[in-house]
Amino acid sequence: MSQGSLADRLGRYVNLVDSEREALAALGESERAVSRGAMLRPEQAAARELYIVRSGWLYSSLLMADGRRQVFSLHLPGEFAGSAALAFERAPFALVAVTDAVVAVIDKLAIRSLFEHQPRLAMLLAMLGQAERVALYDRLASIGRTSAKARVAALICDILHRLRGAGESVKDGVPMPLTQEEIGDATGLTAVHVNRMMRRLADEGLIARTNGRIRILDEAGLAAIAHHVDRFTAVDTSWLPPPRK
Amino acid sequence: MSQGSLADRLGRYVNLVDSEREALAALGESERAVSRGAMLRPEQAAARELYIVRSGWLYSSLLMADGRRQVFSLHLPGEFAGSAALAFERAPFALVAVTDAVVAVIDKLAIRSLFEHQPRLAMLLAMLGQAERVALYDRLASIGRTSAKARVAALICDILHRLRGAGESVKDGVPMPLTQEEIGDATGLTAVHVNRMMRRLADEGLIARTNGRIRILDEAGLAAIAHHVDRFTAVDTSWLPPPRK
DNA sequence: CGATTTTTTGACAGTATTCAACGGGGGTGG
DNA sequence: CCACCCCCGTTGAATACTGTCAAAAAATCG
Repeated sequence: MSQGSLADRLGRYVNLVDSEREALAALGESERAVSRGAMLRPEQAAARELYIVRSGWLYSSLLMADGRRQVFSLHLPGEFAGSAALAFERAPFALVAVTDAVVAVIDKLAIRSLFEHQPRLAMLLAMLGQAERVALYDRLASIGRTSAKARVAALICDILHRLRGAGESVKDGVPMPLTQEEIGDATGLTAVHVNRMMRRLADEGLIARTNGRIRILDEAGLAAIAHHVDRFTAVDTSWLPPPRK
Repeated sequence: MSQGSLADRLGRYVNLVDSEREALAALGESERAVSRGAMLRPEQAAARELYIVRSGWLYSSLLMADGRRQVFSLHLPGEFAGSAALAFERAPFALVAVTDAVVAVIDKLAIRSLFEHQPRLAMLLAMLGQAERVALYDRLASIGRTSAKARVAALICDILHRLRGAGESVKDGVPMPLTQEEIGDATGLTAVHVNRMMRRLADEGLIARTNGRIRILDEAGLAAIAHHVDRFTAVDTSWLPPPRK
């Protein structure tokens, strides 16, 4: 079982039985490297596969007709990317590498075989998809209903929680490889205004910025400004069907 | 097969075989009526079931700490509502009836049995979940990256397309049971500003408003203002596994 | 080290919100 | 049946917030 495989990803939520491990091992994942700024998959590209991030960061985004761009979600190490491929023939958005990155490539047909032979894993996959949707709801509420300062704070809080949840040390802050322009695309702001808001968060003693990292000086204060709701996001795996032997 | 059942919903995408029909019929859906303004399921309520709208409109929303509200999605007749229940023990948002409504109630355990015995239907369900996620992406881009006028126009376009897709006649316009305050909650605007934008759309000859309905006078113009992308949203059912007999 | 990108700052314009007031319509209770 | 009231829609004026434009400093890349 290689690091950052589908087995890893699913094994984080349930204890896999041998037959499930074998089924996952048989899927034949491959690996692909993407360099910073490159597109792993452009919008409208054929969507025959989905990905799990092994290292580096990616984001999914859409370029609008007037040249504006919206970044939908960040994909940090250990997370899925491009799972909308499951439903569509062509990718509805682009996948771009924030930093040099490596992803595990999973063929859609492999997912189909999981649905056919491993109902427990298939259902877990469906659940994770729903969980991602709920995360989007929080983004929507942040962008639709809070101030610029709150949105920037919320993005930082989100990254902090996800890295911590993945077991990464955030003692000396979180990395911030996104440019302020990209942060703007993710929060629905202009790069200039992102700059002002970050400066203000720093002036108010909530964060400190040092070459490519953000140290969180007052996590509670930052969460309050962000209107961050620490919803109980753990997916409920208690009622999954039994594993198939 | 009652109107607006799960079999109806799934049958819109694939031709169900007999065994699948039987399996769906055995799920034992019940029905529930909700009156205008009532909550079908409050935030944090136990999430043991999901719904299909039979008649009327619902929306899912979240109330923030400062009293502001964000409406995430409308649920029109024939659509799912509350499917996030699949992943969580408690509802991450509230389900509220816009008009008097009737929903089909589907127990989560029924969904589990689909995953165990009807892999094709389970996978279709997962696909529909992904499709809803992509619809959210478009909402996010609209709210994050377009003007107030565009957002209101986009909401109207969205409703128009969905009703038309459901086979409803939109010749003399679409119903608009949402208050301007609710439209604001859905678009991230204040009720006052929604009013101004609707007035402007009317003044510019794009729409006409008559007691509870909106007639679309210039659909192409409205779509242009909304930055509406008529993405090819049809889910790709071509590679689903074969039905289980 | 030179070129390019990113960050930073200021001044100004434009957009959306807030506050306030008024009219209309539908439902409720007398 | 009518009066009342509350909610909703509408409008104006003042304010606050965010975007735009421009330019320079700092950082990064090759």
